[in-house]
Amino acid sequence: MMDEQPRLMHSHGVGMAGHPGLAQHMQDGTAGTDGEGRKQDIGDILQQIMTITDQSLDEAQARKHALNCHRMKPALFNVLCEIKEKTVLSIRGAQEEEPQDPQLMRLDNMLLAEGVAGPEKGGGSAAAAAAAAAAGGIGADNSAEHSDYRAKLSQIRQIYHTELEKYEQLDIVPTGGGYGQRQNFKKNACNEFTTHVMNLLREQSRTRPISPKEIERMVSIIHRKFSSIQMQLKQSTCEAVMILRSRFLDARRKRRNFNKQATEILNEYFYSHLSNPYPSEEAKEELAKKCSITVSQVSNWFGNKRIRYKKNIGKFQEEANMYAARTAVSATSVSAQGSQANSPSTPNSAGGYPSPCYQPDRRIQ
DNA sequence: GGCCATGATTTCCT
DNA sequence: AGGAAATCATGGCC
Repeated sequence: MMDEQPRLMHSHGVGMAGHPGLAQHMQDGTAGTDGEGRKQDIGDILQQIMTITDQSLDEAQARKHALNCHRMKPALFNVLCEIKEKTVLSIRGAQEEEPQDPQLMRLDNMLLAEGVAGPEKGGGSAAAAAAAAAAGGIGADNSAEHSDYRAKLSQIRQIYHTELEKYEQLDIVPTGGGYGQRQNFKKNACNEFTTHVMNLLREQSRTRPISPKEIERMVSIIHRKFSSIQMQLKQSTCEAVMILRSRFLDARRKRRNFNKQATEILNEYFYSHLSNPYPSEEAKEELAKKCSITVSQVSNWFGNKRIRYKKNIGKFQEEANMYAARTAVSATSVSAQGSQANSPSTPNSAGGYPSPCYQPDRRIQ
């Protein structure tokens, strides 16, 4: 962006010797006598301008000063103004407002949904939990992996915010003659750079014509540039979140056996409800609580258990008998429990495995 | 390293 | 929406 200026100088500057306006200016001075000398002067000046960037800083400074004091400077300045006026029109055309980028909105929405953008911690992690739950259907209450996920997410969040702040642009409008509220600017890369460029342009405006409008334009160019940096930041943050998320999902896929106690509780329920091993939502919740696992894990377990039991009843016979005996014992100790039509006492009985009570009702054919 | 048990996921069905 | 069945992927044992 910054190289636009020199380029502008270049393309117009080279042709300048032949510029009609320049010729006119050249004749404005003393009658044609030393026209040759002036041409020479102009050539010198242009040459000097063109090569000023090759100089060391001090040299360039000195040369700038010299040029400023050159007798042809006002003329040159006028020419520059003229050229400016002509080109500015074409520049205007290219300056239409770009519509709010839908891509950017998408990124913003996603970051918001993931709890990276938006309000502080509380809302953030809640959103994260919601997102995770939505992604996996797992209760939000779960365990080490989940908190690990949240920790990583908040790390991303923090980095995102510190980075974002650097490139954030508070609306700095160069008011009137000055850009006075400098002390109010948040100190960040964008604003510092903007201020720097504005100062530079102001200073340059002594040598070449720069309207406030142009400074504004430059500022908006810079802002656009910084916006695109922000966009990149948002994009890579999104990517990071996605990666984290998929890792989290993978981690969840890693199976860990339930502890013995949980398995016993589940088996106990299963075999004592063999006739209808479909715990209600409430029963699932209770089991989940007792086993300190989630409701969907309970559902998974019963799903797996039913199908595997059905597939190979023989294999589970021993297990069935064991739990049946157990519940039988507890049932007798409570005595007055026979009320239920078909659960606790019946399952085991005499060796018959399809467990008399496991009626193939429901969907099990 | 193969093998089975087992929790999780996917697909299809009702 | 919830379940059956198939499938995936890992834990853990030999």
